[in-house]
Amino acid sequence: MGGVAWTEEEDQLLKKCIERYGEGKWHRVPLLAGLNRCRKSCRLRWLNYLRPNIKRGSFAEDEVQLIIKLHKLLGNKQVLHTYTRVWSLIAGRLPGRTANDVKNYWNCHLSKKLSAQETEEEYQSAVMNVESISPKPARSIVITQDYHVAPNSLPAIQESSMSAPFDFIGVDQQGRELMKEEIEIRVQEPAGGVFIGDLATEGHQFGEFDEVNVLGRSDEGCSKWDWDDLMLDMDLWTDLL
DNA sequence: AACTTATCCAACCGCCGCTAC
DNA sequence: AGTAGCGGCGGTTGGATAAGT
Repeated sequence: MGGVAWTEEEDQLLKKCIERYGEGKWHRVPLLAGLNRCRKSCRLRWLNYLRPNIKRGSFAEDEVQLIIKLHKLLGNKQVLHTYTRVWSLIAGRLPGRTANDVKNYWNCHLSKKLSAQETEEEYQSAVMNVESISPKPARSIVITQDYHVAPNSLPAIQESSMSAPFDFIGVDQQGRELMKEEIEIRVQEPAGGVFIGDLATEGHQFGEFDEVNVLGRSDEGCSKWDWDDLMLDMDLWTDLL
């Protein structure tokens, strides 16, 4: 294992401690339970292994599909600014599954599978491009670096003769097309928050449904992560998928 | 049967945001 | 305003086990 494995005796001590004192106050758990483990180990052991109703075994097909969809939605860390909880959010949609389970499954199975798929698609796409090369270079777009200085202004877009065109993945409020790189940068702007990755491609703007709840904070100072509201938003998101 | 390689997953680590003081 | 302590997270590690040779 990655560290010292928990014994059956330790599990029982931890379980009894949690049943008696409840979850939380993890810094006191090692003392109360009489365990020679740190607070983090105790918490992790409980959440990932000892907690009731934890589902074991392989993931069902519908679970896998949901993981893929939600990861596509949330996978870009910049989408939720710095307050990202991708795996726990996904796990929250999968009853009985822990964030660690989902993360491990993604790392072991899906990331390789999907990257292989993407590589294959890119290869096929490249073959198609080569086969359809015209004598005249394709027109494409170059973004200048201006937007780093002026976050709310649109970058200057120039035509160029580069042979590898960018793909547009969204449009802004004025209906102007945006490229992936630009969207990521604009999402990073604290007050900007105009677009949210893939949602932009679905035609939804970040502010259309409560930006405060999704980000977990606002300019007015929402300082507490409101889980219930987030789950409500997740329901809305799921409906969009 | 013995050895090597690949896969799985529990556990650890470092970092971050929040809260209380 | 600064800071220490805490809970919580994602990324990574490495031992156990399965599969392959």
